[in-house]
Amino acid sequence: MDTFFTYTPTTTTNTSTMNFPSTTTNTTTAAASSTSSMPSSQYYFPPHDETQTLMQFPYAYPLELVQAGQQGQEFTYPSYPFVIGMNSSQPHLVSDEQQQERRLVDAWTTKVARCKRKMARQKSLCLTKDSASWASSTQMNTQGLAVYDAVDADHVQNVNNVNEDPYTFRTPDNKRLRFLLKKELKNSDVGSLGRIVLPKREAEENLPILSDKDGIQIVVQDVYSNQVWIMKYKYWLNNKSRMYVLENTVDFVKQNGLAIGDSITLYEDELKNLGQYFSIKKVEKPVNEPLYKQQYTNLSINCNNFSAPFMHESRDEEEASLALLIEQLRHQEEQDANSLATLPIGGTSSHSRLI
DNA sequence: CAATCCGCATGATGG
DNA sequence: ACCATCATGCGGATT
Repeated sequence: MDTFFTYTPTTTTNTSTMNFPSTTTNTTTAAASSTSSMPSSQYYFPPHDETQTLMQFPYAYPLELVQAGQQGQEFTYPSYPFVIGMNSSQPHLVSDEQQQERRLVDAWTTKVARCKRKMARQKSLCLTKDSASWASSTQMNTQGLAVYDAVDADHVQNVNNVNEDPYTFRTPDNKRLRFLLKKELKNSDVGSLGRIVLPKREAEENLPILSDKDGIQIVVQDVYSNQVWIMKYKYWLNNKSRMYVLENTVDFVKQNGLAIGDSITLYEDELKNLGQYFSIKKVEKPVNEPLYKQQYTNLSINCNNFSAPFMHESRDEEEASLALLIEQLRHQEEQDANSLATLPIGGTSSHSRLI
């Protein structure tokens, strides 16, 4: 088992690369009670794998779960696949306040739930899509982009019961989101053209009805951070039909390191006038590329682009922290290589990381 | 005038 | 064979 570190607030508040949820008031009390007997500061921060950027909100796993599990056992809490003893880098302890925030031990937590979602995902291949319409929303900026695989299963499960609450996806700060559509990115989606073609039927059923070819502007926010992008949702004429596209996606693709095979998913929130969210599901990267190199790629963002108010760290500070981080990652990778070589289990350490 | 953007056309694919 | 979808090509417009 990895060692644990004391959480030091100043080390995280001074960096914009740790975008924690802005609110702590909506924590799930039922979930909290299930872990209330745990000692203070006994949360385990899973390390980041090759597709995880440190800019994203890092989940904490209840230490109780981690210590009770066997090496090689798989967790999902609430959305990060995590295998004991198979992840690299160091865990961290969190403050009491952050513990409270992370006591969201809901259905995502257990392996049972994970298996359930896998089964539902497989069922999705032969199910028709949700007929719930976006049309009830009149606000143009109420949907979010997200890239989150597991929520698809919940979306599909709701197909069987239209009366069921469609807002099944919970963000770390407990916002409730509804799945709208998912797109696996192609070469032309991640190229320099800065546009992403959306699936027509899902777009027409779940996104706002476009009255003209100019389309509408939308603002999307990362489910797990506060980072936002401004895009345009519009259509092109194609024969007698339409092609629906998202435009101004260059920065979105670059900063998230999106590549062919990655996926994005659109969400809306239940209030329909507040939330713009997204997160990312990335495909597995080749293991031969050094970890620190992959993470550096993700962290090399262009700060000249749209910058939200919460991102107040200067570029120099960020680059300095990046350099330090790279060095730490390089050192950690060496350690991991040594420790992984001695693991008794033969499972794979590769996971699709949900950002 | 070159680079980029924009929007339609075209072809591959699958039902 | 026909049709719908969609990835991408490509030419005109704009910067």
